[in-house]
Amino acid sequence: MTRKLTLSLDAVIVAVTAEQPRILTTTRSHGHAVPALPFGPLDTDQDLTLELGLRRWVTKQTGHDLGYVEQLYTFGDRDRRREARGMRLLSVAYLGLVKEAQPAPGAAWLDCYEVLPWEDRRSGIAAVVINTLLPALDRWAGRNALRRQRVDANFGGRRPWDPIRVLERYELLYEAQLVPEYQRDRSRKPDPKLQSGVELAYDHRRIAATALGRLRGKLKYRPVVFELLPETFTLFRLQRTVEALTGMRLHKQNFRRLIEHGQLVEATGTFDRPARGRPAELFRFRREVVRARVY
Amino acid sequence: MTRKLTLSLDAVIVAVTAEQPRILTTTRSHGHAVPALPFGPLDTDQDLTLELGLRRWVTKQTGHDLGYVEQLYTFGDRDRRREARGMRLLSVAYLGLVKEAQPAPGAAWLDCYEVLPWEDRRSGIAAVVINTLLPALDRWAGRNALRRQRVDANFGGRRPWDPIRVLERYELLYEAQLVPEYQRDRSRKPDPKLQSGVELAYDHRRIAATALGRLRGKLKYRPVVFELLPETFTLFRLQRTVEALTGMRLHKQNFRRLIEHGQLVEATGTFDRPARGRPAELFRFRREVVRARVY
DNA sequence: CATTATAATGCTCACTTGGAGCATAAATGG
DNA sequence: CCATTTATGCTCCAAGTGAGCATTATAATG
Repeated sequence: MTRKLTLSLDAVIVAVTAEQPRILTTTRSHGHAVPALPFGPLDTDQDLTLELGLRRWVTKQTGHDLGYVEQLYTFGDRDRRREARGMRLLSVAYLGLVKEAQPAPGAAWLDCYEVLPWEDRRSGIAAVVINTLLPALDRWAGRNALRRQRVDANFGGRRPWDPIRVLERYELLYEAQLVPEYQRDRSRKPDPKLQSGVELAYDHRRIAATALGRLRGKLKYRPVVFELLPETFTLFRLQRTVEALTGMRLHKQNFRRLIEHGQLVEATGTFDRPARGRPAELFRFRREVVRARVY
Repeated sequence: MTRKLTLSLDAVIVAVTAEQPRILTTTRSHGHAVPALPFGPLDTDQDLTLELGLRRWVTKQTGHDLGYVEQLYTFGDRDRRREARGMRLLSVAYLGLVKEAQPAPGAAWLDCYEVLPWEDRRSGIAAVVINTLLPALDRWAGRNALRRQRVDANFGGRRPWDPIRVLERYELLYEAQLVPEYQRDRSRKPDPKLQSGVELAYDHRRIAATALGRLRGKLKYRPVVFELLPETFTLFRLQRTVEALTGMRLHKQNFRRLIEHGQLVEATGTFDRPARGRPAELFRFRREVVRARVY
């Protein structure tokens, strides 16, 4: 007899507040101490498409209306932890972007870089990388040339840091047993000294890594940042938002050059009211231009 | 009562023979006259992962061992055509690359550019585009500025041809009712004068378009071409294979420059035996280099 | 009113990348 | 030797990218 198939739609809902990318997590609806990504079922009768199903339950459960939505990946590994007997669970993960980080009942915004601390390089390489991860990776690699190269390609200083490779870095840390998930997946106790970053339930940290990597990749060739910003914004805020997502600082003048060249924004004539300093002009995203260009 | 969920693993299996990219299709196992992509079920008891499930039934049904495999997309729209009453069908589509286009029992290799003729620009813009598609798209756009821009961005000469946007182009043609699927999805008769390209069953042409776009994108930053080539090959054959996939001609000297710079191949010292002309040296893919770099 | 913090802006420079062209060498069959 | 085919070497140009220097604009603060 074959197991019954069940489907869950997992959502990585991202917002950027106070120059920090955040993801929506929930601590309800499952018996674990660690936070989990929100997920919901597909209504096989009502939901015409998977995306509509996702939008439906996200709106219902969190009160957020998703703007940009993108399918990430479908996870279907047989997995004792989440599956009941006689059941096979399939998760279709989605990335969703929302404009504001309003609090949601039963849910909480969690800083991306608490989950994946090694991904934030805006103020240099994080302390945890230098003090904990790099030495541990070095020990793990030992004399194994292949391992050394992998560490070097993902975390090393030889090749330039690639913000896209979020998932590769997470998987390397997983293999090197530097995230508690490795031991948890094997029903063992993790070494508390070596673990870094906030743990998520199930394989949700992996999904979050997939999401961040995809989002960083998209930024380069599709104007998705604007989904995370209010109607009007200063160019500097735009830059800070991009920096928050890529985890890297950008050269201001070059960023402006890029924006002007792309012709994606237009000045509104109104100005910001900062606490001090020169007021910055507010800009608006020219949605019409993109519609014609992208579709 | 909710519908029962069923899962099918759809495979776009690509090979390149005689400088033509081909996909594996089958005419068995469904009652339609048009060819379909091969698909198989997930064994919810045995298959540990979706990818292993795919590899299992592809090997069993077609005799091909898949080399490179990549998940493409999960399709879950409610769809009367493929679904029986009380059932909801989910398709997880995969891209698989194989080295040789050996004949398989019950299956046939179909030229990619018979399915998506507008995607081959190796000998200039295809006749069907100039004679049929562009005039029809022009009529469809009419005075609608948004439509005009979309046509221009995808097929027009203003912006340079982007080989990646296979799916966008297919979807534009679908909306413009220039592929028979549009009418078929609405149980109407298509206009035979306007249709171009070989039709596939269900939404399989859309899946094929997704696959080709993804493959073209991957080519640029991952050495996946080698999965389609024999153990040793001439640099010119390598170039021809890339050209076949991207649908564009490449500058020979620049291509060599790129290959040498990447250090992905090494000379074997043996040479090709061509019918006439200077023999070309055979090269080998340096798999070790990539392993360390990519993972 | 000068100072200071903040942001916007103009400009240069070096370097890399990618596209395109010109020319030549090598090898082989006829 | 010639035609054919492939391999190679080299140059040029345009566009893009990363980084730095200097200056101006604006408003709050003392």
